[in-house]
Amino acid sequence: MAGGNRVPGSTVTSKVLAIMEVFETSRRALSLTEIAEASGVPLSTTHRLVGELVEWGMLSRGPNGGIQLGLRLWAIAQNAGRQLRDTARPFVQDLFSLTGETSQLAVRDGNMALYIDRVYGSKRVPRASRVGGRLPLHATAVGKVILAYSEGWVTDAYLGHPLATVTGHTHVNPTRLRAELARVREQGYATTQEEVILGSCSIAVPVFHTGHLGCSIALVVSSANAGTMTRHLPVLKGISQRIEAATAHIPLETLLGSVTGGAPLPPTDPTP
Amino acid sequence: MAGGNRVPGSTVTSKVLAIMEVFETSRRALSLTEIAEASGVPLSTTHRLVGELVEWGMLSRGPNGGIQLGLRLWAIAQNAGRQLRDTARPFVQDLFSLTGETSQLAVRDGNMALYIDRVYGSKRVPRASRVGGRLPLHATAVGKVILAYSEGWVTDAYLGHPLATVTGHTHVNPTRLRAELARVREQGYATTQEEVILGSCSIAVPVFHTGHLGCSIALVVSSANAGTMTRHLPVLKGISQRIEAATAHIPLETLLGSVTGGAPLPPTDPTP
DNA sequence: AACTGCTTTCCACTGAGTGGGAAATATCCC
DNA sequence: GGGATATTTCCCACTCAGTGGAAAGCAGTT
Repeated sequence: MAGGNRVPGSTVTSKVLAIMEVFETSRRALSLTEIAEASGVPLSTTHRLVGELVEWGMLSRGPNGGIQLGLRLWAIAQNAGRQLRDTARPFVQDLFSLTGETSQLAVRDGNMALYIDRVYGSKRVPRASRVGGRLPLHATAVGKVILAYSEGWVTDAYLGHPLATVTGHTHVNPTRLRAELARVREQGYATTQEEVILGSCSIAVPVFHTGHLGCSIALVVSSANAGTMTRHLPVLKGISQRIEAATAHIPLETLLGSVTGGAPLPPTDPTP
Repeated sequence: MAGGNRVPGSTVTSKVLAIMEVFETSRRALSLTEIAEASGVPLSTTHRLVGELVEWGMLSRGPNGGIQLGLRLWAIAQNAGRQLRDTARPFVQDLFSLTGETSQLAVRDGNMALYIDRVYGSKRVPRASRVGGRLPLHATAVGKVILAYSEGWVTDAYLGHPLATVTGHTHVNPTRLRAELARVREQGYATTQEEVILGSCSIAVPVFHTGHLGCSIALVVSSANAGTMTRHLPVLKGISQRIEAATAHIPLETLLGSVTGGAPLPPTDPTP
């Protein structure tokens, strides 16, 4: 019936990517209709494209017809950013073994902290971050470290935008945050207390790479033990140095798949 | 000049997927020309498609112009098969903490063992598997467990095909392998001794789910300690039961993104 | 049986995709 | 520096793959 009612400017690839993009936010399996709606791709087109993606393994159909990300995608994606993950992993593991607390490693991705690795045991601590997840820089300990040690223009640009409130405890006053960042540089570590999720606190130190900030490692502890968090500082510092040594010989850009620290603050509005 | 010299039957999506497929095997960053050659997509088309994929973050350009998988892809893909990974992770971690040996969890993916998770320290053991990687079922301890406890027709189909020799120690005789699998069922565990890589041995036990095999967990130890491997059996069994308990309430198909055990042995030739 | 929500199929029209060729750019070697 | 080589980027006329509204199919629910 209707033929080329296509909207000019849209490529097939862009539609495929729009479909993939839907799964960036949504956890659970989605119906075809939901995907079509969320991606803005017409239903029949979605149907065809999803069909191809499922056949290949990029997506997969669950038992109830729901559509999820496919295992093949996952398996392939493990090759992205392997250098840093594989190199740092044993040390993050060590950090966990020595402290018994949830240990994580994050880098800056735009104006977010991207969690690259995370080692934790069965102890239940309220967890906000997950591997592959992002959180606002100013609300997390790793983020504060990243902001504190980034080049001035990055920090300035970040503080120029309004800062989102995650919990009631999030520090959102730019002036006070700037003072806090100065203190972070002085002390060499950053902390958060229930700023991203109630019940858990965090302490982070920087990991340098050829003189600049490379990434940040942190411990997450339950609020009950927040008072004694700083006793882990020597271990954190030690592990940080071990990671520095292990990554020193690797060119910065090769560590991750992409130049994570590249784009300072993408034009997208940072405030939710 | 030349216009629609397109080969019929090829969709844009299939080309995009062909490009992604290239990165399934290759570790290092690739040049545009290499991608075009490996994927069979004409150079100029590759150029355009890769451009779009890079812009979105599916791929990324390294400092030397080399093209790799992008971090955004990695981050999104972390949502695939989360249920099993997230549920089992603390237990695999426990397994490592209790034994000090590399601990892994694998499922069957077609005729391969797909490694879902892996916890290890700084101790250096020759490693063949990696998270997201696949190895032949008959050469690995997890694979033998999977074969031993799978439904008969799966095992039969697998043994019907010629078995690849990975190292000189790989057991490739179907009759003897069948006997070995019977022994695995009897004893409740499987071992390999340098069958997949020299210098490392492995011991695995099954993890059941609603009466059937769900996945398999294993320890990898250096060949020097192979003799005393079985002393870890009680821990392995214990952790296995903990994982069983933790996953029991989750529908099997939901555990992973895709119905991993679904396709028995895809038509593809299993022998390299 | 009628209603609701979602998936799948159909099909005529057309502009997005195509890919060989060539120009621009980077890399290497003498 | 200069000439040969490899790689990336741009160009553009041709046409078929892609399109998407409409309608049929299917499974629950009332």
